[in-house]
Amino acid sequence: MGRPSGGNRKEEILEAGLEVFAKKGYYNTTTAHIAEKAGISQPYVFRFYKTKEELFIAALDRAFDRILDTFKNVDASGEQLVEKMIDAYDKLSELHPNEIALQVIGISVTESAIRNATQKGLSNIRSYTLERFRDAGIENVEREVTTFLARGILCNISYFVDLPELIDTKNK
Amino acid sequence: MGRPSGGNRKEEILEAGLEVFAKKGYYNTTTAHIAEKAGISQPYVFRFYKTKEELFIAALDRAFDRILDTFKNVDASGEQLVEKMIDAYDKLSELHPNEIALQVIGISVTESAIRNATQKGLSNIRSYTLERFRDAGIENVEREVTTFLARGILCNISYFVDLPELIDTKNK
DNA sequence: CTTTAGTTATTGATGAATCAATAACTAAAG
DNA sequence: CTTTAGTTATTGATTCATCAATAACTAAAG
Repeated sequence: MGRPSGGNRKEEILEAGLEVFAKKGYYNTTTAHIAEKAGISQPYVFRFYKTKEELFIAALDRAFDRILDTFKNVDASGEQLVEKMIDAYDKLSELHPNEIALQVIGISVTESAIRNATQKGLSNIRSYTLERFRDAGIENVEREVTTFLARGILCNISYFVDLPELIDTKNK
Repeated sequence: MGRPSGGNRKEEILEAGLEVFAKKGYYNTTTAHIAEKAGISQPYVFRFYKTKEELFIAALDRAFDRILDTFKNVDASGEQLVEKMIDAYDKLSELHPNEIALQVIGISVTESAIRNATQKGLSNIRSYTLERFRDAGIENVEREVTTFLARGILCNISYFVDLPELIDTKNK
């Protein structure tokens, strides 16, 4: 046919991929599923992303980038920092649940390029958090950062596997 | 051909499955890989486990059962409980790393029977931990249990994605 | 304006590979 | 011979990825 597009096809595909990957996981998502969600044909996906893997990594990068940006936009110091960061993450999770799911999925994908992206993403988040906690003068930084990240990831998992009992109730 | 076995084939297959699944993940593991590891032919696997999924669930159940057993064998009260439980888990992780990996893998497998097994496994661990913490008279139980589980899972992830920097160094 | 040449957007068809699962068979033990 | 333990051969389904064809648009030429 012709050119019904108009918008940014590449972006549309990324968005579609994000949705489908988040729901079905990496391996159970076919390029046909993504194409369908994006309203295009399956082979056309490959005009924009050389491989399914490349598309997944693009989506995963977006997820990690947004977390980092969210933390960077937290403007608080000292005592309030941790609380504000948790609030920011909670808001992000509500606004972009698919990106949260993608993080969880990335962890157990064994393809090496994806593994690398996951390592880099997690590593960056830890580094940045450590820096902020340190600057805020928090005691016992390393341990506090680990606990902070651990609780965050457990939240993601609790959401992804649909097991809300996994986290304590009065945690907003 | 004949009957080279002698031992418990079903158990051997489970063990082989545990190893291969832990290393390659659920979807990248083929029944041929498992068969090879177990030293038998690919179709023979199906004599003992109706489906690949059934075999994975058997392996996953074993992993969760062992964690629960490990915690049940922790004999400590009050102040020492948490410390002892962490020690026990550390030991378990060293002794059965494949089972730790399997836990992580189970989380992002979307097949519903596997999802159910994962939910049940995590849920049981939380319930039991909660009970123990409560009996030990720990303050703010819910929150402490969440943190305990969160840190444990982050350890698993850190091991599985090979990113040791993810956890604080002087932990163990 | 209106051809015409060229480009961009998109699809249908399909190849090659992989895999779980089944069926049919064989050989040893008792 | 018949049960047990195991194999080889095979299949049907799926899926990523390629490619040739085509529809729709743009811009230059007359």
